[in-house]
Amino acid sequence: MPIPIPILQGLRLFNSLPLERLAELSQTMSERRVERREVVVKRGEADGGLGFLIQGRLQTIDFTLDGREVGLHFVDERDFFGELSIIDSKPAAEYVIAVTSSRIAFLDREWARELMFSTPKAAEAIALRLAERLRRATLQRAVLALPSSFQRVCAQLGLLTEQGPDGRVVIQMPPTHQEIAIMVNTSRETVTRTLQFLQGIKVVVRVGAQLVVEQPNTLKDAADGKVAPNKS
Amino acid sequence: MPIPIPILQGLRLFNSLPLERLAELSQTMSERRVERREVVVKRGEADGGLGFLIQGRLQTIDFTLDGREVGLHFVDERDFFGELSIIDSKPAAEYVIAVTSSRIAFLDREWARELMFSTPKAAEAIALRLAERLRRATLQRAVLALPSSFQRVCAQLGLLTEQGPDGRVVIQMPPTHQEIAIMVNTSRETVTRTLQFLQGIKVVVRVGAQLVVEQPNTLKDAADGKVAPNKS
DNA sequence: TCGGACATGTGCCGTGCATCACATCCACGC
DNA sequence: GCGTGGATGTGATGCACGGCACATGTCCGA
Repeated sequence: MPIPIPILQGLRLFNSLPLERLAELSQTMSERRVERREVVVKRGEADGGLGFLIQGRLQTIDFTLDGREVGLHFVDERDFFGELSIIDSKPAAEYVIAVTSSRIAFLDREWARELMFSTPKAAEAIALRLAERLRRATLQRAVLALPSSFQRVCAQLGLLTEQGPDGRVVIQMPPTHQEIAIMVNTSRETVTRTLQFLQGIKVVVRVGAQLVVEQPNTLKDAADGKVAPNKS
Repeated sequence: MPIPIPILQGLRLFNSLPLERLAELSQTMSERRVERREVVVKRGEADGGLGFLIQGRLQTIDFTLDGREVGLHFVDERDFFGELSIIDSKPAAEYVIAVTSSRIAFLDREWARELMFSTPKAAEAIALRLAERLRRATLQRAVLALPSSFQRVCAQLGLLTEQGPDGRVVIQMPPTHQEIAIMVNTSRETVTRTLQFLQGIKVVVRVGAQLVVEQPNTLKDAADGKVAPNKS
């Protein structure tokens, strides 16, 4: 069954399209529901379409030669994924898995190509999007270069924060320790210990389902190595 | 002084442009020579143009919060750099430095934007290029996740290889140990020791200015942890 | 209300490798 | 030739943290 048009309108890539175009596209798409941990896209898969996350949260991951899991980035609601294969017609470079049960939709590659490259405006939007991902990748790379695991975890937390409207610095839907661990090349245990320390000195505080960063500056100092857990 | 048109024709981005267009662009560009270690683009710099490497070799690098150098990627001859700022009009995300003395040229941002987005074909080429960089970044990320420094160095060597026409697997213009070290988050000494080991068992051999990989499969096994330097 | 699966917390142990400190070695200019 | 700066090679040392083992906590569905 087609995706309701109001839902399509909420998605990044569609919000400036004329209504009749949406109606057309809506007919070709259908919704799929996935459970937590379910694999949405496998690496190496060819001719998958362009994916849209209607609700929930996904994570792209990869594996090293020796089977270690690597966290790449999160796909948040209303965002799309799988652009790379559409653009260069090569197999998927990453796995996409669901971190919460999610609702997703796919658009055929031909339709997607047309959508992305038929107008200069759309093409520019796509380029913008890719540029943003590259910039994030660079930031992430700098985090990985930090010498101690403790610093990397702190820096990663910094990247995950969002500025709330009330000025509070917050991490919505905090990832599990394991999920953080694979993003910063460390062990789950070290993440646990680091968070333990940060909560001990009230730099971060759990409030229900979200993690509030009470002292963003101290967090930055910790990432910089200026604050470290003394043996005490 | 303008860049000679034959040189422009050799550059990736220009090789399909009509002659009169090249002539036009040629007038707006001029060459600059840089020495080894010279900084070509600083991070944070706004409104730099689109750069082209006519001859030599560049490397993009970044620094962590605590001042550690991070190797991002190499720019090889005939390639361009600095696209990101052109696309999203944000300051440069990385430093670009010369690893050998090089000849480069810049194209104004307005001209570059027009070049990149005036035709759907060009826009698609740009998207392709960005996609390629993202894929490389993902590969690089997987290398960084390998547990031991030794494995990371081997894996990085694998990424640096090119297939010669005679079937030999070769690394042209091998980077210095230091340059490799900052790409794989390790110390220069560890790179030295790893190469020492690999040369000892004849997996790689220095031949003049290039590094020949005699046993690509063994190198892969080493990256995978299946071959390691025993204490002996 | 209970149980089971998964997330989190914590101690301990061994070691890989960053770091320091030097000793060559090489390329290049003069 | 000779000198200088950078690249490379190598040993010794200390400690951070990955890995294991296990305890506790928490969420959710039946």
